[in-house]
Amino acid sequence: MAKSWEGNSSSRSSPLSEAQEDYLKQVLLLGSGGEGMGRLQDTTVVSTQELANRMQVKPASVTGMLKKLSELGLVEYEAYRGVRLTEAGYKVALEVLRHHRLIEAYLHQALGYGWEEVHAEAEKLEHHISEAFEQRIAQWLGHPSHDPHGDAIPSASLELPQTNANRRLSALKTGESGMVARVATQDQDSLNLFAHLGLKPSAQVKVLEHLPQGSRVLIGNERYLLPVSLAQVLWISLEGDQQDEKV
Amino acid sequence: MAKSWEGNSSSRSSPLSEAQEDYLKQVLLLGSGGEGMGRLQDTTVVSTQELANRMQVKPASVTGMLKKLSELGLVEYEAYRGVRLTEAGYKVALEVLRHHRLIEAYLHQALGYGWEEVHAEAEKLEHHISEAFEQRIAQWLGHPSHDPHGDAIPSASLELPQTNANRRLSALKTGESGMVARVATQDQDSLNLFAHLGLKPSAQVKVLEHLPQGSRVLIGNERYLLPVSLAQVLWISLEGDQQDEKV
DNA sequence: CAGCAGATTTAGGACCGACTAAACTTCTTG
DNA sequence: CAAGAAGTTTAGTCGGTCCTAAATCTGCTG
Repeated sequence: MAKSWEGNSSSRSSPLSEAQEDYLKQVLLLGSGGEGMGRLQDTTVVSTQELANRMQVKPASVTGMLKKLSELGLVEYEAYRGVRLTEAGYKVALEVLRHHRLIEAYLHQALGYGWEEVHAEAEKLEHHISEAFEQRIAQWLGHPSHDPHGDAIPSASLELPQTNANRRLSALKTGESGMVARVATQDQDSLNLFAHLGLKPSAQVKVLEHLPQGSRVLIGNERYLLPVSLAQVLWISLEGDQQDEKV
Repeated sequence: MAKSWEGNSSSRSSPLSEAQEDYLKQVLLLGSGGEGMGRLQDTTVVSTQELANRMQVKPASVTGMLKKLSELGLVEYEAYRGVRLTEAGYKVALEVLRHHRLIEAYLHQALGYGWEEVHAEAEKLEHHISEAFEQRIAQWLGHPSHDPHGDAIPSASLELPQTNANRRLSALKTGESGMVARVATQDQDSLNLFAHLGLKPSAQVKVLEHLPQGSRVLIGNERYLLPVSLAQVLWISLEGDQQDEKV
């Protein structure tokens, strides 16, 4: 009976609280998925401060939660040195992420939400749906690989689909053009702005020039100056930069 | 500045907690809507004990919550004498009920849940959806007046549609038959059983005889003995007992 | 390598909603 | 109308998640 109850990753006795799930999700997002995306299996350590900013909470609160999560075996936490997900914690985080992104996709496709509106609603619902609900909407959607923002949706078995390696708009060279692959911000006002400009996944853009304040871009027939902070969260897949895995 | 911030019923400053909403809903359900249904505007007082049973909580916990709700002006509470919703509390309760029943209807019609499965999922979701979500699913459903159990859904303006006055199966006379109008239990096992027998809203039934242990009924070509406890939660609208308001 | 700024943790509370145990009402009934 | 019994409230705890204020650590700079 003294076999292996420690790494009993799957059969969590008491379900995690909403707050706990949120912390784990943010550790995942900040740790790796955060900006670079794609290949995870985190090695990156996340700081108390980063977490505090994301969670809109004081650093002291983060410390407390990290201790608890550490006791639960969901994170590796070393005082003053930051935190990292364990295998078990990684699974939980991916599960939450799957819920979030499936819900976003569902709200958009089944209920007609604008792609920029879905985030807030999904944020609330992600912790309250059953596995049955997850399965039904996944099926209704045809098991999509990406949500309306272009973020990869972990599969039912919690694998993250390979995302086309692409570049931030701010990193494109002058004259380069491509397709918006991902809009990586959760800020509602930024999303509204992108939506207004038609800068959603699959939209075409061309970089006209880079300036200190931002990048001048061409969308359709309109030209805009996109501030750096916005240009950085727009991931572009380049023309003829087909990374298709099997062709 | 000393105007009227007290009965500020609508613009609740801090949103109510999930628990608070649940208590209000249960006061409504037990107080009137509970069994009789229909005409509400409660006069009925609900006891601490009843609430404790429904909420799966100890009576002492109920007392504590009732005090809080009373301070918030959502219930009238008098120690040892029970509790009743105020106008403001009634509104909140109806709003929660509307969410619950719309969600049930949506899960059933849009996502293919069995009518007996929807309750549990709705119970969790009802507190976490936005008004936008409510509106979208109500619209998708075509603003239904009843949920899959036959319970009336409060309208957007929180009016409860008039329900056909009908009788419990246990109160039918021998030989009478009619249509199941409402299956008024939240017990999952009972629901499963009803679902298995095809005893869902709109199903036809005939009472063959009443016995001490229950009622013998005819459903399709099958005969069953329905225990009293089950026969009591089945509301039947009688043949030729058309109460249609306008015809 | 001392000292300092910034990041982090500790200590001590607050609030919520549950619990137990004990005290208190109210109702019923001889 | 005086018990009891049943129902209810009070008092004191607890775990969860947040907070502020005050220590403490880390890493950099001069």
